[in-house]
Amino acid sequence: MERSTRQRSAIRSAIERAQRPLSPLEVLAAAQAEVPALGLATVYRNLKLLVDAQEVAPVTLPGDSPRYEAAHLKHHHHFQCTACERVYDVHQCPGNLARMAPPGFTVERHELTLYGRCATCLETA
Amino acid sequence: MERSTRQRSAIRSAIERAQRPLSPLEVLAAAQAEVPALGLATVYRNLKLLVDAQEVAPVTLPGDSPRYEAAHLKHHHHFQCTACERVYDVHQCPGNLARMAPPGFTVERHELTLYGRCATCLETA
DNA sequence: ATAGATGCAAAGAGTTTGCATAGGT
DNA sequence: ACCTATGCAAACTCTTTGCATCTAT
Repeated sequence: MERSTRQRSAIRSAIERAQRPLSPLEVLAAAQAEVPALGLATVYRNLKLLVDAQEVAPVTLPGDSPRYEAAHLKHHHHFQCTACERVYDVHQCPGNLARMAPPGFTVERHELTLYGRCATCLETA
Repeated sequence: MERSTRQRSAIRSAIERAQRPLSPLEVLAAAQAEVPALGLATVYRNLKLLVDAQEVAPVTLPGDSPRYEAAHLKHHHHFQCTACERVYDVHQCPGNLARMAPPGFTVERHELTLYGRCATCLETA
């Protein structure tokens, strides 16, 4: 990642602006507002570079392909709407999960995903 | 799912026998011991039917495609060892997670995965 | 001028579907 | 005999890669 290109800036700022993790296609759509000719392969290549550079963090939800968000956010979890499939950040954390592990195990980190309906989908229904 | 076929029995019993969740390819390999000509498409079709019939439950770990296990196990979570990658069941649950969702959202279910070192790997180290 | 970055299209990997046929009832 | 379930292959989706071209340095 040696050069500063219009495409890379557009991808970076699309992720920065988003209030939630974006899928590669969502990144493409958002960044094309700035660079219409942007290709999906470029999005994938830059996501990989930005993750390696720790500017962007991959969000891996159970059974779903990765989404991407800014890496500077502190510890949080995710909520996925079962209707529209969008993913939202959840800033609370149940904490103290270490004691849930079987005896003799140590817990380093955890992932929690809530599933349900988001406010938008509940209003529409 | 109206008929009882050799293929379906082989798939069902492969999952019943396994001590861990199996990927579609692992199901295929295990069931081909019984029905060598079994095709992967039949595995996918039957996994879908068995999940719908609640005989089999999909196990979705973050960043991994679904695996399948017998459905008779009750609500539980998973612990994945970061050293040996094995997955263990965790029978406790933090509960009361609904209040973590943003206002106006409803929570239907949740998935929790703990990551750390299992007792076996800690002893070896 | 050089070589990294891009866009397109083709190639892979995993999953689903169309269709003719086998086989459970 | 009927019609579900199967096997094969093609189609589909998502992601990666090859290659010619563009462009930041």
